[in-house]
Amino acid sequence: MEKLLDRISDEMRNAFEAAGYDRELGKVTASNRPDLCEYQCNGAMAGAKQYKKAPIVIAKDVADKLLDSEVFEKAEAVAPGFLNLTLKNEFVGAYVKKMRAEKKYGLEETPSPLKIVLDYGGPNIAKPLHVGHLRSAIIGESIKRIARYMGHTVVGDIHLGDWGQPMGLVMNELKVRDPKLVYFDENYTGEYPDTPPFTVAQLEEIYPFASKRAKEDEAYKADAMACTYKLQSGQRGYRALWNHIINVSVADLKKNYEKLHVEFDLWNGESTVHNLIPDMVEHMKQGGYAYISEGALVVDVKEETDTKEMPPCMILKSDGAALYNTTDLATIKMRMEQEQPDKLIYLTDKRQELYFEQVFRCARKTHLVKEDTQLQFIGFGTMNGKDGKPFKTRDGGVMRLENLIKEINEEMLRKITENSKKENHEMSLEQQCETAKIVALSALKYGDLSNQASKDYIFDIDRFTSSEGDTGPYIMYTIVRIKSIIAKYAENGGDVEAVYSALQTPVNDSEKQLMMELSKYNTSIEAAYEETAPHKICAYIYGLANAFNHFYHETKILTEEDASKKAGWIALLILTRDILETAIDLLGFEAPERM
RNA sequence: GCACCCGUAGUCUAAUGGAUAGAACGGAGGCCUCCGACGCCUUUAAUGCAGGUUCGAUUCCUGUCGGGUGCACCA
Repeated sequence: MEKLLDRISDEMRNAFEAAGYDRELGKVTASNRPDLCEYQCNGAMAGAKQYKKAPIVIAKDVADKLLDSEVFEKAEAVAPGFLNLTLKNEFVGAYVKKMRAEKKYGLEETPSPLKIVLDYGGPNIAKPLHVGHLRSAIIGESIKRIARYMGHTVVGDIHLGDWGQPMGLVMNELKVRDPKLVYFDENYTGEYPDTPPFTVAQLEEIYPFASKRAKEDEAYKADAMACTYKLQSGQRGYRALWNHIINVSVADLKKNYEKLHVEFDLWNGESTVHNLIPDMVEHMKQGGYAYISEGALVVDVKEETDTKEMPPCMILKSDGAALYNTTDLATIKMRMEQEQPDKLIYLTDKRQELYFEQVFRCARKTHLVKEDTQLQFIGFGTMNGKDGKPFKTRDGGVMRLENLIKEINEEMLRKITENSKKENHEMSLEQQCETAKIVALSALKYGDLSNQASKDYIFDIDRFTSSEGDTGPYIMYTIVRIKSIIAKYAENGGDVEAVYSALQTPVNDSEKQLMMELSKYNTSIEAAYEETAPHKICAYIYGLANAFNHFYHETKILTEEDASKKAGWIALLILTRDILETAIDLLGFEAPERM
């Protein structure tokens, strides 16, 4: 379905042409001044030079051609040369009615669907998730959903940190604590036990402990490195133990990501590609790309146009060991072979931007990817506390994600309980808890996603859980309110299904405003995809929620005596609800029935 | 030291080169005999500084000040 803006731009272009000007000048944009008009066109000013005429003269010429327009109620030339546009009610009503009939409310899926691999999440095995992992999960999930909705095929890969030094540290500490474990007996040839010799809680305690000790104790560190080596070189017992670590840790990670409604298609990690590394390194040497510099194997990725420093991309450390770059490059190789993607997207902290630039250039130079494979890095900013510094717990430690979620759930429950007493929407305690979880997730995700991903933002639990202002709970409240009205309509014998076709020409201004917000749906979602900017969806639904609440206050819906008018409004409410719920699904959360 | 990113009301945040810079919170003041007041309405207040390009700059360029980040064997 043609976008509203394109439709009215067409109308405007025709008018420019009819008045004897270049039709390309007729581009219409949303109004910057809603108090003056609904849409605007600045083409007259852009064309002033070309036609050596005052902009206002051109604008007037064009406006004259629009007197009988079926689209514009009013097209007014205003100094210095703006065309202020007001749409016809019939036109807006018809557009919205057509949206209702379309599968995705008028959004066109992409004409050229891509296969995309999205790398996000990036947790480390044996380390608890902390707030640093939150943004990657939330933003990545949303980007994935938006791209899919646009018609692309997206494979989300969590890319676990499961192969490096931390593994050796954990295994070594397990060995120190219980050297008799069968995994460490190199002469053992039997089957290893099915049950792991530790719990998640123990695992999470062991890693920081071992990490700390390794920094103080050289011999201990050397033992840990030896463990890493034994694992990577394939010793049975170490592999078996490592499998336990992975299984226990992944089960726990899945549980936590589930709470966030974050779902990965692939649970690959660094370990998945370790056996691809030798061949890849050989390829880089054979191709003449890699050379030894200061003892390490590197590939130059500097380009002449660089204004910034671009250190070479390191492939192997001087001791011959693999590093982050190595596994990332090998992962690219694997993804190209297994998924044949058109595009690879990496979502990490923005501090890794230079690093990924190196990796991308290296991948291109060494032909790990095809010429036309797109490589995109999306860097997100830090989540800060109220003091503007990276988010910490009260005593200054790293906040575990689990605890953060617990805190926000509790705060939300407190607010809901309070309100349940005040209003007549009483719920059982169990219902309140369930609702609190749903609304808390919206608070958390909306609070994050409503900011531009690349910027740092302040995590403020009080603000995010408040239903006042531009927040998740406000959106939730609006949806719940709509649902409540629709339910009452049905209770009083209204046929909610039959009402779909009842959408009408708007009869008052706030109804028209609401419809115009609705009609921006396809444009907004598409822009959010093009710019990988979930915050644009937040801005859209916030505007829509506002338009609805405004409409609601001006219009007595259920007491309306004219049945067809009432049905038209209910149909409008249903469409608003559907669009809001579709949009929040793209952000990765959902609305409750009541709150 | 070099490079990159960011400076918008008291706070938080938006704006493909377009009008009087848009919201939110906070402050001030209104609206429930009426569909959910977790709402709505009114009001208050901002582009770090100095130049330049342009008919027109928060946006592009230069300089400057402030903040953040990065600069090969960590990930």
